[in-house]
Amino acid sequence: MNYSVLSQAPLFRGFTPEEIERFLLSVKYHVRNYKAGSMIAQNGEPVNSLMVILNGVVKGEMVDFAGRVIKIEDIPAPGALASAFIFGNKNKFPVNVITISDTELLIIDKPEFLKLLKTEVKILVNFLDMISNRSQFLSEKIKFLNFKTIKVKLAQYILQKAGKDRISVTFDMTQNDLSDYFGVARPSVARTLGEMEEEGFIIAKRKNIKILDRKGLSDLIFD
Amino acid sequence: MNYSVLSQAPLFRGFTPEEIERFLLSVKYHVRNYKAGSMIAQNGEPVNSLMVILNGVVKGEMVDFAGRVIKIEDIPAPGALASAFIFGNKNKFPVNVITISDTELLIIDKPEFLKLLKTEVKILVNFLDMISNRSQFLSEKIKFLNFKTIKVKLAQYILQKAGKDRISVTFDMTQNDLSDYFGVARPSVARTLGEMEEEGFIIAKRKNIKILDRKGLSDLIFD
DNA sequence: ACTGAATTGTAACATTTGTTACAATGTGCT
DNA sequence: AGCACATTGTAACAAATGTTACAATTCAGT
Repeated sequence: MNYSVLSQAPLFRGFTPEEIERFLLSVKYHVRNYKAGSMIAQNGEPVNSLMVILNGVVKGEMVDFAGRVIKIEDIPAPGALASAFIFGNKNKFPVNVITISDTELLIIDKPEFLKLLKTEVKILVNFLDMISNRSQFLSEKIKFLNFKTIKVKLAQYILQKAGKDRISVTFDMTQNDLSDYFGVARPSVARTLGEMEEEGFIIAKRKNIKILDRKGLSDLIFD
Repeated sequence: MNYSVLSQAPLFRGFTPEEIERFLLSVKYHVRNYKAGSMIAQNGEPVNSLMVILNGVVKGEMVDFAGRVIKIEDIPAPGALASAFIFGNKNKFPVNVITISDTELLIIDKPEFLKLLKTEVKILVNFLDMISNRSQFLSEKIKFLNFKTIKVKLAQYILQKAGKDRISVTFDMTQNDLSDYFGVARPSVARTLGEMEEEGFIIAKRKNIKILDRKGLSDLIFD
């Protein structure tokens, strides 16, 4: 077990690998391995353990009734899975969880995890922070998904990626992934990028975006 | 102070009014009153206290850059405000919070609240449940907002309101509120209800919906 | 019952996005 | 270099939703 990885995990923030090792001696847990592309959990399955990614990257995606997919997020090690669904009333996965790369999970069943929370206040506070952050992420996501045309989503995405200074941006997703992320159709992304280029806001060459009119872009968002 | 109201609050679930009174003696708090329609907090304002509604109803709504509004939810007493934003990294209101009726709030500042959480494990677990439920609500909301046409949203809304048996449903919102809730335009709601009537799924007379074809409605959702 | 305001129904038209299909370009491998 | 495959660009058309405007109906208060 790699305790130094765990000391980077939000749940164990502020603890040394030695302390974490001690914690894990006092609770039952197990470790499980998944190949890239396998499904760790399906939408609706019960959540009855804490799962921390020791190694690898997973993604969460929603599937609607017509089979369309929206990627919600990627979670790399040492993040936790479905931490906001261990407590509360509906202990079910809200998404499909699929490994992107080969993945190793630390699994602590709920009763054991509760013991840990009771004995270590600092872990409890860390956990509070984690699920609060989760809500905050979702809240942000709702804002992103709900409002706004594709053009505005792209403008926001580009500006956010560009930060204060950068004049050019490289997408780290394909248009296909982007369209999943936005919950729109792939050609719509391409078309919209084309329009934004025509309108002089950017120059778009595949994944490379050069920002020509930063003010114009933010006006798109704020009008 | 009405301790029996507080004993209904999720945070104090499982405690008697007497116990709650004792807790509140040990922390600093204050109570504040708002008239109906006043804004308790604005999107982006810092969250630095726990706020429990003692009396009244508030709503949270998001405003996009074009000024359009989406109602996120109503919170009646004895719910809590922004509980998922007390901890975590971004302690800011994600929505505007506006009173629907005259409202009375119990306010406990964060450091005092932390003391309370540390001393009473049961309150802490209650709080964990609350913010977990919050995530779960948002997760559901995302599913609702993100996928689906207006017709499917309405079908889902109607069926959910109808439960297992009811053959007729009465909306408790105006079409205008509904359109806010769905994040769509009001005439689109009316049009879609009209279409659903034409297609024989329902009979819609203003707020009164009679379900004619339950299976058809759920097929809409699940196709 | 009357009146003004709110709610609902409806229509015409504009805009956005989806769908499908295919061509063009890039990428990785041998 | 050449080939298979993924990615991107684009176009034509369909579907969904928005926008605006106005009429019909209901509601609340007098």
